[in-house]
Amino acid sequence: MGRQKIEIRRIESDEARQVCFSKRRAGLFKKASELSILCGADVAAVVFSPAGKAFSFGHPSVESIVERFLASSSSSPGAGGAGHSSGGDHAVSELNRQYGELRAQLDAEKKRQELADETIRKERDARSPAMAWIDADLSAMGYDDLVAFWSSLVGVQAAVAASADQLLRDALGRRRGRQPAAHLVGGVTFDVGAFGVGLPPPPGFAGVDLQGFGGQATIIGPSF
Amino acid sequence: MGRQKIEIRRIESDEARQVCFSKRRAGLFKKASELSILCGADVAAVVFSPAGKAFSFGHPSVESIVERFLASSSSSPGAGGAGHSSGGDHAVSELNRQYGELRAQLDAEKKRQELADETIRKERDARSPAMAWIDADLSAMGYDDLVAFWSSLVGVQAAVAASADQLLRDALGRRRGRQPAAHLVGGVTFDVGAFGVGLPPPPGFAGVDLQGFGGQATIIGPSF
DNA sequence: ACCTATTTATAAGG
DNA sequence: TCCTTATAAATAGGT
Repeated sequence: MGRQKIEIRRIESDEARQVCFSKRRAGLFKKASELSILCGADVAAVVFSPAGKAFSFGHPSVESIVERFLASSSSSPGAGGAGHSSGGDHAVSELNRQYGELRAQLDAEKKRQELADETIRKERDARSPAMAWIDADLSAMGYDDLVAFWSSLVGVQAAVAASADQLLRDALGRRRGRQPAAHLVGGVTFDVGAFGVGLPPPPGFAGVDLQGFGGQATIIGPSF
Repeated sequence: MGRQKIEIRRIESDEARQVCFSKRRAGLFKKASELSILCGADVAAVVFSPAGKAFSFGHPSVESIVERFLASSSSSPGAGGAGHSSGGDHAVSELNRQYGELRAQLDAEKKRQELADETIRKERDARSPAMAWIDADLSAMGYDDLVAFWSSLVGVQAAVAASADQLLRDALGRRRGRQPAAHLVGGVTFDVGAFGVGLPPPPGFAGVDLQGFGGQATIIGPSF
């Protein structure tokens, strides 16, 4: 809950751990207090710092809660628990262990889920522009769209041509400082170098004013 | 922490109080758990519902914490709460209930996870051929790849040209049975009708034997 | 210890 | 009780 999300795992830095302990201990006690007041529940919370110092909150008092808890747990244990092991008990601690284990697993699953969702989201985004016109149904395109599509293809070809040409020249030994290599970037832009390969329009396009491509050619699809 | 700010005072509505109790009890235990994990602290929290039902969280166990607390309480600074009370018990069944709940949740998560993975897989597959060359790094392509790419572009342009031409002719009233409309399908194949638009190769491509396109033009990308 | 950008926890409402 | 949404709180990092 802060500038950056953190995993719920032991904080390695001694200092950070200490700071976090202080903050969260206060937060825990505040939550406990609010619960007791808002719902009229009896609540007790006891915390031992890593150094062994004890802190507690109790409503009406830790002792009274503990007493009641111990009395009722004699015939039927309490609920939830977390991971570790240590001093203790038996049947209940085992249940607690399993509970904590499950909780951990659940957290892990959720994390994986988040990653998966994130991946899907990104995948969708990446797919967006380029796929849009690759998947585009030409039969559904209007004339203007087709013209735009056409010109974008000219741009792509220019890039390919430039790249191939460069490759040829390099191969022939006449290397003249290879340009920053043409390639596609996020927004689907080609670096076509200095080439302005003007391809003649097909039959029906005679006279159409195609977008020109010289230095930077940005592909403009039908409708995105 | 919600739609509206609330005062920290006893909630009058029985139902609202019960709902709040459930939510905040869960929240408290989660906080306790995080504190224990993040800071390696030993934490215990015991809550008695207004009805007297007991709930608890303990790391490593409520008992061990209580024992330590009582033993050191003689000199440790216990923080106090306000005033309320209640009475009763119940427990193991609660733990079991929570356990089962968690397991159910875990199963649900796993199912969701599977769905997500499935989605990603499909997304990847769909993306495969077309995206492959759209995303292709021209600078990384070899000459042969570029040639293939070039020819595939010629095919695309042919399709676009055909489609546009058809549209023009239709618009001019000379409709002669619109062909099954050119469009891209899964495998990235164009139905270019009867057009064999041969675009002249760019500079460096003079003499290269480009793949011909007549009826069915299948786009062949660099390496998929 | 104090400051915020963010992440969480939740109050309401169905 | 569970889900969703709009907000209030808690708090991670930094100063």
